[in-house]
Amino acid sequence: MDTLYKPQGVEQRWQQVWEEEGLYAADPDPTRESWVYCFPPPNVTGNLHLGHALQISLGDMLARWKRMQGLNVLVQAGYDHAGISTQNVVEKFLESEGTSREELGREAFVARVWEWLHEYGGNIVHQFRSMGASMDYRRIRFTMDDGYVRAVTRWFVHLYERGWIYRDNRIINWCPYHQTSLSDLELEDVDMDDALTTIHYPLADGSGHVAIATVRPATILADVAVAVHPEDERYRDLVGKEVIVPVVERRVPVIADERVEMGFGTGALKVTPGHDPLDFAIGRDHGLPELTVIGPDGHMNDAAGELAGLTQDEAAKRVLEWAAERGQISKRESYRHSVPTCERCHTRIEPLISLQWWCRMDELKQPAIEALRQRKVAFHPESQHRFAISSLEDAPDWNISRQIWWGHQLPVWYCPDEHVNVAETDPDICAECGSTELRRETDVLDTWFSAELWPFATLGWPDATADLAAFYPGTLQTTAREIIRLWENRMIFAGLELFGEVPFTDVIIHSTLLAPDGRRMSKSLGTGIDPVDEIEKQGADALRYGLLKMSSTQDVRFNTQQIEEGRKLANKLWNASRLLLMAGAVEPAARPSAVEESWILARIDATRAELEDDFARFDFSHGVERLYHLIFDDFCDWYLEAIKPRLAEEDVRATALAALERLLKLLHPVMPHVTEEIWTQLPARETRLIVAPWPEPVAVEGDFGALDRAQTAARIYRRSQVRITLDGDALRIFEAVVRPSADAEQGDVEAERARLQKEIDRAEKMLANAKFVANADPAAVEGEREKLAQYVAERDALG
RNA sequence: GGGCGGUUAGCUCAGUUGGGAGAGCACCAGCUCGACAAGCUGGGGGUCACUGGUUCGAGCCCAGUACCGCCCACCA
Repeated sequence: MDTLYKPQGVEQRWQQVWEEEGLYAADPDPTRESWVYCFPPPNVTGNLHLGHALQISLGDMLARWKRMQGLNVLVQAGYDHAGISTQNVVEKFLESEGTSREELGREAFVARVWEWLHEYGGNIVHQFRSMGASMDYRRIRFTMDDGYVRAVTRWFVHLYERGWIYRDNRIINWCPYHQTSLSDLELEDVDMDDALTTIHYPLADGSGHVAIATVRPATILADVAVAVHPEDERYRDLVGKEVIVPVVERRVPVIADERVEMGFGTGALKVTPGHDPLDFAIGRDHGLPELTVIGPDGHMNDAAGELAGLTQDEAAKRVLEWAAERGQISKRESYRHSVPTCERCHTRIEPLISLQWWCRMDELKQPAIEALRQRKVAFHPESQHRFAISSLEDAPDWNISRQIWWGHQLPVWYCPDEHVNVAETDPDICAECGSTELRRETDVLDTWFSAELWPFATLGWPDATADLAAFYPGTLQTTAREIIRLWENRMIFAGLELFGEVPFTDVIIHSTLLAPDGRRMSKSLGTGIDPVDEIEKQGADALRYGLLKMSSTQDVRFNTQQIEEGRKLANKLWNASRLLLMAGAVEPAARPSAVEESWILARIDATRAELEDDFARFDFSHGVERLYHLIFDDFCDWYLEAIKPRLAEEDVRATALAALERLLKLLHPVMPHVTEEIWTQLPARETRLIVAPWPEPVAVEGDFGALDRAQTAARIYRRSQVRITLDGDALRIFEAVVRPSADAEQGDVEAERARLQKEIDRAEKMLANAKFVANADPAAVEGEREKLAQYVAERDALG
């Protein structure tokens, strides 16, 4: 009879039972230590992708392990409102309905986003359930919940009162499509072909010209200087003179600044503070005017005079024609370079000067840097810890305002005289002039400004709740490398600023899963793989196993082989339990009566200790590999085969079930469903496995030398054949195997003898090496001596 | 340009203090004995990217080269 473990119905049933019985629930409990894993809140419009699945696999594995160890485990789940991203999704939806954001107006649009979310959003939490994620589903939070809005407001006001939030006209990344500013971290660089044109700027004194290379001729209209490197001898004499900007024929100075790259183009840079970040910085340092000729729509603005209203391409053409007519173009070449684009819509970013809200970072980040240096938070692996520190050190002031409609509106009000009022609740009058005509700031906050409050806003902050007392600070974070600067670092400084404590102690930076062909996984490349497909095909347990196995390196090509391996493991264990249960169920109890029974208990014990070490070091792939070999090789292939002849004995079955019970516990964090399913079928199981205690060591004593020798002998004499020919108890089998049997083939023995002789030669050579004996670790030398003795003994035993 | 990581069996990857090249899958052969749409047992298969160096000894340490990937900065 063929039997295949079918995870589909089983997994769903257990997910439901665990949740309904409240086994995922975490409530404040002063008698137990808390252990908290905040799952990064995914975009509310999203679906589960492999990165999420991987994070669940490792975070939930640790959570289940800690729960079995008796800790009060909270796995916090929820959604992020994901400002621009969500606005995008809903706008596309509106487009398909023949309407648009602009047509609806702000208020109606935001209402539609909420409607849309109620109907289509939130799918991902259902998918979390299908992975067996042991989240406390009662506590699902959304970053736009009423309570969360209060938290964001409180945080903004707090920072403002500290003097760390300010409003300033500075150059920002402007997305002409979304009509909003973006932080540097929301950009994506794309290689593009441009034309690099060299244009002559005549010297005002008529003594010649300066040649300047540009890819954006339209911005010439906003040039306010020409800059050269102070050590560039070609231009040394020109510094301090004036040149005439083409088209607008404005006289501007030649200045020296070491940020100019001597090797690029002609070595002379046209300075356009209004439309380039580097030029902006140079301009501010040299006190230059900031002219703007491009508007928020990406077209030329009124300041562009005759060119107003034109696209940049059209304007560029006109500028080049102007210069060509006067013989001021010396070179035009094609040029491939990377340009920043909006990561959401891939529109080319327009650097513009704009009045925005900023968060000052210098003081805010210092305690976080210090905490990281002291390893109050540890990033794993170590290389990412260094990265986290350096990226905090380098963090510039943060543009936190966005000109979109979906998000947390800034708690800022202006009176007709533009006095700024910042308050937690809507003010009635301007604090400065008493005006009652207040209008609220229309900008919303960067999504990450609210996300950084996640570890405590989910627990009720700003109220002093029992949850907050019990579960803050938390324990674990899992994340992808590129999120460290966006989120983890910010949660750390927010937590330190508000509580004086870091929000978690460990951050696991998980591997990046690549498509099977080694390319980055993405929907647009068609290389995306849906984890839900794998759950349906092979089961959540198999997926968890496979992903943990793949989690060891920084980048790994996703492959279904390792998931298949997990499926086989579940099936194997399922069938092993059937063997024992069909032989007759008895109360599990370790009563070893033969050496292999002591041996398997000792093996499980040893593996248990190694596993704890693996898990504690977040070495998941070795942990699951260990479990695989323990179950397949040791338990099934050796132990169960050995006791088959004695399965009629009650003690034998009781011991085997006791061993199985321990295996189930060890495997449960990795493969929760199949283990719980088998556990339930064992006699007299009153607790669920999910909350069963993690096994204590049993410290089995025994001399397992006979088994080791049997393994060696089995290599020579094909142990399965030996087993078949023998009856009686397993101990006799092993003894029999150790002795060469009559039907052993001479060739096999010779091959083994040759193998041993090679080992002996190697060991003898090393021990004859005086430098080795003198310099090597004494333990290593002694180890070699022991190995030599063992090999010699084995060779001699062959006769 | 800066940072991080990779290059080991046909494939995907292990290899934790330098001291006998490994796993899973795939492939070949035998077995099928009380669970296993399979299972068990055995087997073939590797110049550990390359070049130098340190060492009694290097997949592992050092220097460099090549290729691949990711992150960041950006030379207008």
